[in-house]
Amino acid sequence: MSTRPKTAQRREQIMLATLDILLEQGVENTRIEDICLRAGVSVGSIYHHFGSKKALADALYLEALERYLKPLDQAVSKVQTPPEFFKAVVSHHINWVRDNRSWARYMLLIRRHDRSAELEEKVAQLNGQYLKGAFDLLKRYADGGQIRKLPRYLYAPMIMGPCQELVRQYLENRRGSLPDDVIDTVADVIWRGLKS
Amino acid sequence: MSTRPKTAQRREQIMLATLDILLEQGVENTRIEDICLRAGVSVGSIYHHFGSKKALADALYLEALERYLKPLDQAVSKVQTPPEFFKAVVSHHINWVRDNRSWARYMLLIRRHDRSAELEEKVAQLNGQYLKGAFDLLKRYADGGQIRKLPRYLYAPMIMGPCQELVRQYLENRRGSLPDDVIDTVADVIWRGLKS
DNA sequence: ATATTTCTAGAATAATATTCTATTAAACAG
DNA sequence: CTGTTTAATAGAATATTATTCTAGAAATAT
Repeated sequence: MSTRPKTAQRREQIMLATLDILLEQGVENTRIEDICLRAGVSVGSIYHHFGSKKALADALYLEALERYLKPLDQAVSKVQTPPEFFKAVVSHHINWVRDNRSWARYMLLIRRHDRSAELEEKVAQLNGQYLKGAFDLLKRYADGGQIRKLPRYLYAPMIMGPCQELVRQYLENRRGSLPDDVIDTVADVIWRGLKS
Repeated sequence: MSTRPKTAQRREQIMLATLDILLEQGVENTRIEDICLRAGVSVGSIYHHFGSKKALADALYLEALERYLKPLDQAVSKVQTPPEFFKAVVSHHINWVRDNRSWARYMLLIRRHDRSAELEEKVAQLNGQYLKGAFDLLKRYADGGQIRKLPRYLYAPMIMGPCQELVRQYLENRRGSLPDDVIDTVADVIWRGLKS
């Protein structure tokens, strides 16, 4: 990692241009040269900073993931009761997608596309780091009898699954907008499903 | 569409080999030549039948989708009550993924990867055709007060979202297996969440 | 000020998708 | 059957695109 300020700038300049153009044209239809044109940068520079087209796409994914996870962790840390917890998670998810449409669309676009082992590892690391608080809280609720006790691996699907699927529709079918009250509705359905 | 039996055979031979190798190596890392080698077929032949690498990947996706949707529609058509409905859907989803691991993995792999307009249209057509029965049933339940009345676009996320997320974990993290009772658990959580 | 490292540009190369041409096999008409 | 037409195959030729390489410019350190 360089310490030069210009370096970080250049990386960001390239990443943002790439985000834009990948969303416009799709991954397959975007050539390195297209990125150069859009970013106003030479091939050499891109390869110097990222090493390959795929590594660039990966860097973009990690950036998006961290931008999503960091505030989620914060939101969860302020929560007391289970209904508040579900509301906080759903609310963060939906609002984040609304406020970060490009990053969110990119995460969907790229999601399962040939992830390398290195990427997998970094993703797991970030998830572990930022989701620990949420899982601890769920365990406490379950132990305290406030929510149903389920196998640990079922919580994420039951809570995040609906959110994921909803924003997928929103982002893909360009449904005009998500009304604010879906947040309460979704959180409430999840809460009813999981309360003991 | 040719009427020759050999043609269908060849297409299938190419498609199955492609499915295999794409899952093994990922889309980006698989060259047309790799497919030729695996399928025992020449480049010319592949291009004759499919036209491009992307069109081949698309054909594979549509095949998978139809294999998934057809039995789902059948399962739903036999259902009476809401709890039965949720059970039928969850059960089909999870069992189908278990029994069609490769197709399921492929659907995840390729899911959002640069879908062309033509593909989108065919996907929408298939979804409409096979999911109509399920949506009609949900509407009937909602009108009859048996389940909560939600905006139509929320039903799929609340029901399929958890299933999707669960099998995604299963297929990616190669969790050993999904115990049979998760089906009942998941269906029950969904039912509790949605009952009125 | 000079040396060293990082960064940039763009041409050269390598990898890969696609097209083209010739040939072979299958369906069909008489 | 036999000639004719259409579909399918193979593999070489071409085109496209990712990646590497080389030389030099800019930034930083000594």
